[in-house]
Amino acid sequence: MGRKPGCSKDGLNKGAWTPLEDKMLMDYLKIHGEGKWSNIVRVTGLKRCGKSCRLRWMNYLRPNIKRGNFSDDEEDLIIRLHKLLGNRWSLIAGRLPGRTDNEIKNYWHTTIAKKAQQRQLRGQPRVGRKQIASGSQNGAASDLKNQSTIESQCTTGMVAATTTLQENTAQEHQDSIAMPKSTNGDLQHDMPKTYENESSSKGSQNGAASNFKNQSTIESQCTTGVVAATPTLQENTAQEHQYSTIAMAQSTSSNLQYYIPKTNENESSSKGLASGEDYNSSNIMMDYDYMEDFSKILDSDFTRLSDIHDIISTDHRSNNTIEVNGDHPGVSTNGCKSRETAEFPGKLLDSDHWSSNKCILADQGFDFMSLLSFLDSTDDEWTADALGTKVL
DNA sequence: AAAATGATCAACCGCCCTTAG
DNA sequence: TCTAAGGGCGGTTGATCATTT
Repeated sequence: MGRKPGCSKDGLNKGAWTPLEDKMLMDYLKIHGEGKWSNIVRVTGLKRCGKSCRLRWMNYLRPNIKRGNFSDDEEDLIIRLHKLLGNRWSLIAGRLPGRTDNEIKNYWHTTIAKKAQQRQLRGQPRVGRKQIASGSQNGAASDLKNQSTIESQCTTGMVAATTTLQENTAQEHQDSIAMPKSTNGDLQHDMPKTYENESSSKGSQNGAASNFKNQSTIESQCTTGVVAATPTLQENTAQEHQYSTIAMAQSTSSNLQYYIPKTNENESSSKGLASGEDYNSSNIMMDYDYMEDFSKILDSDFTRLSDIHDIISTDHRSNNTIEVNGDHPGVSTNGCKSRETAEFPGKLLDSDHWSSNKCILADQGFDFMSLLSFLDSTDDEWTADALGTKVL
């Protein structure tokens, strides 16, 4: 299959964008919206290939793009998500409102990797935390893999996403969140740094960066095998919640749980908290070793996670279930009964396996599905699910 | 003050997947 | 079923700015 080179047409501009080019692109997008990037050249006469236009839009011209330094919370989230997802920058970016994959990628390769390297050279792992020898499960080559100093501690497989939104005004939160996709394009935006706002483009946290008050963390606790999403949403209005990126359902399902296969009970139980260490959920991160299988799951195509459900169901049928919070029902594989009422969203019903039986345990597959949607969905999809605005 | 070096990040490259004809 | 085009993504480059010597 032949493939046309992306942007090799003669006569097309390359390099930094000019204000005029940006204006032409935005004028086009105001009218036509995103997509059909290759039409831009034809319609506007802009001498840029479609790919270049898309990149410019996605990384700089889009509304709500956050500029300025990464906060500690953001950095922490990047590290944790990278541990889970590897170099899947677009996925990681999807969990950081206003940040682009390119920006996160650059940040990783510069700041975080540098810190990791320095820490490794010093040979000083952070107190109370286990240094991880290998980073990403991603097959993609990365010399950062073995430099990862992402802390690891626990032993369980419990991943909790805790969002604490405190004392944010509605406007603050609005600024700090990913807004729903706009089709017609409200193209108000911070000017790109390339040619404007130079004075504020470096160093200081201009604009929305300081508004990142969602102290979103993905925390991990040990020993069970439950992935829990526990939101702490304080003093926020419903409107704020609506766009909260990582915030999980607040009231309807306050403790979402995701069952994951337990590979080796002894192994799992042997990785408890180090003696004498405080158990502080805010300080505990995911156990990378234990999470190996889980990371493989995340490294795979999310739509093929029915395999995982097979494992889970098998465990239940054999009474060898990962049981968390003590309450799990028996499993019937014949249709939907009692608690087996949840359905996967249609996008995960591709496989024959699921199409034959859309019923899953309400407190298993659904919750596991919630993790998938957390990692794979757009912000508005996820928050809609979490808020119960979509029937599941 | 100038050169060398380092850091940052916007943009490009090339591969892959999906979709339409 | 095949092919070409569109679009998305991760890796890499190179220009620019900051810092050090």
